[in-house]
Amino acid sequence: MLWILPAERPAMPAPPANSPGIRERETAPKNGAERRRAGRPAAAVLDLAGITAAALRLISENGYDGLTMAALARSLHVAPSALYNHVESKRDVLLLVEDHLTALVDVTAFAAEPWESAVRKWAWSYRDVFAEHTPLIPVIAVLPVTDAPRTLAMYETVSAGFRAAGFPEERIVSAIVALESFIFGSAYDVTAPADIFDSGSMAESTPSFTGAVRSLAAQGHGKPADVAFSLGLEALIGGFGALRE
Amino acid sequence: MLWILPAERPAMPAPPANSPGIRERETAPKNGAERRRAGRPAAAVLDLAGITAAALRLISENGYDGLTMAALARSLHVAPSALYNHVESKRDVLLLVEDHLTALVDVTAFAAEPWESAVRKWAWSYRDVFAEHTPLIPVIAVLPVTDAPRTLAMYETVSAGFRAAGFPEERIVSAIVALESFIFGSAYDVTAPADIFDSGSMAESTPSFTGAVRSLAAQGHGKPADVAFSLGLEALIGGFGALRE
DNA sequence: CCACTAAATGAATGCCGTTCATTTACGAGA
DNA sequence: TCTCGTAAATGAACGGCATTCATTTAGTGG
Repeated sequence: MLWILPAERPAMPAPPANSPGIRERETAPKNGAERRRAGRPAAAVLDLAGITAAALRLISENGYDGLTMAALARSLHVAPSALYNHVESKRDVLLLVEDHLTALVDVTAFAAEPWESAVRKWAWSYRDVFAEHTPLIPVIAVLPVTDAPRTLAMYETVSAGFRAAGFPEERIVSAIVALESFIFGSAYDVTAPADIFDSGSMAESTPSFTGAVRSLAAQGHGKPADVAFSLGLEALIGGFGALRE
Repeated sequence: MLWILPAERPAMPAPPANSPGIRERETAPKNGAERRRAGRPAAAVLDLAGITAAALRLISENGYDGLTMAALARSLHVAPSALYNHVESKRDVLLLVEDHLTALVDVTAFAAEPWESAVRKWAWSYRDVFAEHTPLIPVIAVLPVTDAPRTLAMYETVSAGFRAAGFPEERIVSAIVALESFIFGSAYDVTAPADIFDSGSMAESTPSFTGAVRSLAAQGHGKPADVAFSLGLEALIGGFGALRE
């Protein structure tokens, strides 16, 4: 199981490869790649914050295909099995990343703006964050909130905003879930190739759809994914707004 | 040793190739599981329809974890490499499955019912089909329609329905995309565990959210995923309906 | 009749996540 | 101060995965 992050433990950032002076290595391998010998090191090399940061760096460099336990270990100058002293499985690493990313979602508007614009800002921010991290979506979808304290914190802020806006209590969760579902699906949509709707050789047998695609392209303000997201989001905001008392 | 080969071998693990049993085969080749010798068989063993059917059977029995190229080959009584004469990669297998499933989505209402109820039926059907197949969603999201003729056919029917209902042409694709995004996200939601919103020990620090969860549970009509889907879908239908001319 | 291609086998590849025995260091209790 | 339990590292596995390749065999067009 994933251990909840301790409040930023002193963190001892990666100890400089060779601590100055105190003890010189006898066989001092002066080349950059000093090999650590087996056994517990004097100062811990790994912690959850470091693992999370390294995972995020790998993902930004090579995408989620680049995030393997071996690559993660290599980037931390550690044997792969060492990771398992801090994490139970690769899924735990994904959870760490997810927790980090959720904290990037902007919920500040709920404290300062009317409900409609607060929801709008939150939703766009949420979509933008996870459009870059769609492989996490299947993980989030099945993730009990207990395991994700920062996600839970986001829900608290959002649901408080809904409540303050006069939303009937028994519909708050459903409305948030519906919005989230739309956001996750739309995040995938952002990653779709530009020509996804090119019906190619079948254009003649699909006149209605092909015409609609061409008409959208002709209008063509903004990326199609953004236009669709805006259209759906405004419909949801409008529909949900009517539920307020 | 008693050695009975199951005629159709349901889920029984195959005997290891190096077991002594293999030697006995020479003296007893008469039972059902005849081993095919190398080289092209007189009649082709594999085709795309058979591969698709076998993949669907594996998925229904063991989920998507059970769908491996090795398992697929085994269920078709074929060596794994034989599959690659018909399919370029495992992704192709998933595409075959996706194409098959899309044909199961019910679009008939667009021919017979008013726009609102047609969209409603289509959306529920679409969600239900893919709720059982969420691992396909990342594949669909990036899939050019050219590669999925039946998906394209579905789009044609749906867009024709929107057009006939008076939808402005340049918004048809965006509306469908928005609905689809909501549907895919909601399909994930169906698979979530029942206690996903149990905030556990953090309940006291999240009063608004915890209260909303409890209130939903108290009302408790139908599954939460269905309630949220209905709420969002009706909002989208209402909002989009206003666009009609 | 022969060359070519299609469709099978079977062996091998490299990568993946994960496990396990082992080594070493730290810290608490006797 | 010794000692013992626990934490954190190494390094060598393991089985499973998708995929590739050489090989064998059967049908087909020229």
